[in-house]
Amino acid sequence: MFSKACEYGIKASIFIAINSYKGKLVSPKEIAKEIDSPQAFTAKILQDLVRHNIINSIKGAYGGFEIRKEELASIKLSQIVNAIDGDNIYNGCGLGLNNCSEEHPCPVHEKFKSIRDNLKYMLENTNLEELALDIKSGASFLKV
Amino acid sequence: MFSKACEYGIKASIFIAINSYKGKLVSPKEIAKEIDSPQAFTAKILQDLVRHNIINSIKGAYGGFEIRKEELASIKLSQIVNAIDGDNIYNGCGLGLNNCSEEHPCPVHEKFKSIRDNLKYMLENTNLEELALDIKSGASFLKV
DNA sequence: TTTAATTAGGATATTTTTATCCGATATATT
DNA sequence: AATATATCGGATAAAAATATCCTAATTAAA
Ligand code: FES
Ligand code: FES
Repeated sequence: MFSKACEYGIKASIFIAINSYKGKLVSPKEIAKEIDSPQAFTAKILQDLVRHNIINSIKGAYGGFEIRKEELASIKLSQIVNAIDGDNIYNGCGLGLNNCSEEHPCPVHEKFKSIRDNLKYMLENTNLEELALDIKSGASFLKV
Repeated sequence: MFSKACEYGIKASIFIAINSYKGKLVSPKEIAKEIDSPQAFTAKILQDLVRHNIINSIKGAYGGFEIRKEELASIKLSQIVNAIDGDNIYNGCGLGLNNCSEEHPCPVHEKFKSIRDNLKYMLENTNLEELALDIKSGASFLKV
């Protein structure tokens, strides 16, 4: 479904979100430990998310990654997925035709589109804050 | 969503299905042309589908691939997807946790499961015959 | 101003996926 | 039996995704 990079990116963002609540910066090392991902690879993904203005980095000593508190509720999963994997998963054809359209549908188009639209809707309407709160309360988990 | 191999496998199966209706065997060459895929790679995927008893091969001169007419309506998309990509797409965790479960859910579990279950239901309830008929009638397309 | 801590980013390595090539094997026809 | 035509299957190649390493740049604190 999502690439490894994207899975790490989502989980990392959630972990950063939790800590940003408390005003705490986190490092790639801490993040990789908490989400059970390769550290250097995770660091690359974090850079990517910074470039896409999804997370914020503070360079130098005592630096780290954060998400501005006021943005926590407005950052949607779709932004993270789009930044890392692009929009193919929720806009592209399920069988790889160049374009998904009603005019030139692939064999699964009719059956696939509602699923893909549900996914799109879910990604565009799920924000980091709600996901972070579930982790905080122990209702969900980032690893294992 | 699906791997390239799986996309080719689905499209190839549909094209074989259409021809098996008419009792015609098809070659990897014809298939690759009709579904716009690399021929040798497609041939490997066909072998795989044969091993999984989804399609049938007739070796030697005047041979080719077919699907037994009486099975056309009972072969489900899920069989093809499962043969090539495995069941992760419709059974695995969306964020890559080792297992998807209610007891140890990832942050997107609640929101993801209905989408994944819809996908699973769709794959398990869509058969090759109906997809082939749409191609035959010009209601859907295998390439471009 | 020096030092230590930390992100940025380029280079490289490894693994997986995608793709190609070729000889072996099977088989219907002649 | 010989021949032509296919699939089968192993070896290789190329591209993409995943992962690691090392140095540069930045910056807070001592
Ligand atoms: S054309 Fe394939 S999903 Fe729409
Ligand atoms: S645990 Fe992640 S989708 Fe169920």
